[in-house]
Amino acid sequence: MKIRSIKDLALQLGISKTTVSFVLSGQGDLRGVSKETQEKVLAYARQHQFKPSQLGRNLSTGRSQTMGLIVPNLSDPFYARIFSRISDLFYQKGYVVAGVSSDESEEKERHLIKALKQRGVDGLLLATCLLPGNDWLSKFSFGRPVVLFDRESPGSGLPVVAVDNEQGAWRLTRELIARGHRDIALVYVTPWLSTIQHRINGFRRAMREAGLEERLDLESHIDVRDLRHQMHNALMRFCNQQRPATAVVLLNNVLGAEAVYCLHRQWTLPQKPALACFDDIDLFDFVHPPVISVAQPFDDLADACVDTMMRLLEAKPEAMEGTGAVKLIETTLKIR
Amino acid sequence: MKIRSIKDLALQLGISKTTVSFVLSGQGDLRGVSKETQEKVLAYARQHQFKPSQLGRNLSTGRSQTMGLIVPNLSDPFYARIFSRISDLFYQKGYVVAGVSSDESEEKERHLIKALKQRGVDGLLLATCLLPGNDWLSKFSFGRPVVLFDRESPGSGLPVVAVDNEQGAWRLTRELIARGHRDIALVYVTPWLSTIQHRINGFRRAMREAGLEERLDLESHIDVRDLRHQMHNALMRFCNQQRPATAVVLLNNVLGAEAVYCLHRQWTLPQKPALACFDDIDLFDFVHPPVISVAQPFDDLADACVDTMMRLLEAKPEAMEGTGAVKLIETTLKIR
DNA sequence: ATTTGCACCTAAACCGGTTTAAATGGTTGT
DNA sequence: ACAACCATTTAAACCGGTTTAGGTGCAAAT
Repeated sequence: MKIRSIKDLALQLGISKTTVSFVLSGQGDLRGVSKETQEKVLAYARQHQFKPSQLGRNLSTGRSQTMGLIVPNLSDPFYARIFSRISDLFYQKGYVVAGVSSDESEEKERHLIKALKQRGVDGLLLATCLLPGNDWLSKFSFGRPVVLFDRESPGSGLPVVAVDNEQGAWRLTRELIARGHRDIALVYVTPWLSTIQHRINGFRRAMREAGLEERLDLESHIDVRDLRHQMHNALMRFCNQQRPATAVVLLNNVLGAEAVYCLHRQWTLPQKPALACFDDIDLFDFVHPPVISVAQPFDDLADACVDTMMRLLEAKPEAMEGTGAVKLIETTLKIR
Repeated sequence: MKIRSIKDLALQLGISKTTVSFVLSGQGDLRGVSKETQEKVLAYARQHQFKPSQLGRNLSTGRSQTMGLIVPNLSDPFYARIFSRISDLFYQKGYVVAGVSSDESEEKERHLIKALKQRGVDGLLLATCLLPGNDWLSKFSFGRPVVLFDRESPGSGLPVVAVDNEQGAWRLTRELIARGHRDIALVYVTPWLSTIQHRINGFRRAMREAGLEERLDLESHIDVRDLRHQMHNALMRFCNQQRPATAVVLLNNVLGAEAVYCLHRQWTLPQKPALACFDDIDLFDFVHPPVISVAQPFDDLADACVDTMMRLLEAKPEAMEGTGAVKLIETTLKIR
């Protein structure tokens, strides 16, 4: 006879469903089931390769041993790495990660959050792409621990694990200044993201602290959809000022790669500016002169996420102190 | 009063649980619930933001609207892209993907397969890292449709969606031959993977068809764990033969990147061999002379996976014909 | 001989849905 | 007036676990 449920097993062994459940859920000793009975149950289960259905368990315990994870873009190696690490860590703790990409769509993100809630995930790790003005998240009650990572959502009151973007950009800029650069240009995208905002702030602080004036003619906000074209224009513009830029700060890996590409393949001017990039990618190993970069600590970030989540899971629902706190992870300056 | 279940809702509305269930599961018309009642239920549910628990539904229907997806390595952009696409497509069909990386560990893969089965996923998409000799997979009965992709598992009898690796490598090699290369070297890793095997076969066929002899002194099997070092040695060896290699075929993106790196940064010999790589990566945009490559059709592969899975899901369990078939997706030769 | 205590086991309720089989009540046909 | 029929609704069983509250039976204590 095929064993499909705990009931089947109990029937075959001539004992009660309850006892079998106790044993199979690891509460055997706790509930005072005799060693003998426990062994009998375990042996029979093993022999028939029977594993209790997680679905039944989900329903009665209200927990699913599944973690929700939403990233804005899985094709971005940054998020891919984080995803990979987070899901590995949870795997080690007996969770399976239900991970999805919102593809930078607010609507999709909302839909996914609802879908994951409905599926009863035990918690949600979220790198949100909701715009700052959007308070949907603060109103929506997930009913389970939620940890934001990478990107903050001001006013949501949720705990956040993020890279210290401000300090990273500050370090990067300071390094350029230390090398004698005075005319430093800045290129950024999606300035509504908290990450980018902080990086911009870090850049400005470094400039200010060095007594360098802010020059709007050396700043460019680029639209990713027209990346190639706009990057080229921006770089050309920077170099055609009366006091041309001698260095350019790129605020993420996409911009960094594109700038390298642009200088490498399409560049016509004799003088190439130095590049400094927030994010470190393999590509930088291949180009001259070397790109200065700050590397985001993928693994530390992932570890902190998992750590924070586990803490919330173990905490009593009422003892959610520490909620809303921002945990910052340090970057490392990388000089080639 | 907070509405937590269908029962609560029914109670409030003074109608039966059954009727509410019919309406909320979209069977209202089918089961002949009056328009009036349907509207009443829907309005009330909307007003209280009530969505029936997926967990309860899972248990009673035996389906979870969740797809299992296992890839060997999420940090590999190839798998990251596929993952992203597959999960997007399923999202559009109302599924959530529970996706995990086996990190090239057979043990972890087995564990994950079991874990996903226990969680009652409706199907499994699997890029297996089980070694060919390993028949665990064929013995294990998942109980739900399983579709292998990218990597085959001979003898498993499971349907496979894969890139036409043989043809891709053949094209790549033929292109080199057409350009006049006669002394073509080959570098590969993990030759136990079906993908690599096919690529090796494709390479050899192209050589044979061109009447070129196989030269074992121009072949190298590299261990990824010692990539940098071994790649350098291999390339040096190829170029130090009495008839040195004028071109090198690299059988995947990792090898391609490393070869580029090696020639670019550490190369001391005057003559650089041409490179041809199976897999196309952005890096190739940056190097001279251009790398010839075949691009893997990420999206087509993902589409075919989802398509195959949906077919299996809709098929009657007994009508699983077509099982074990291999669907091949064509590569595109990319010349820069 | 009754009580107490302990070790071990179990009936039944519960989690939140779906589904089967049957009931309800009103209209129509004869 | 009665059966047949239809549209609509529902009680109860079921999915596969967990958990509560209580039952055994046996030995030691009173």
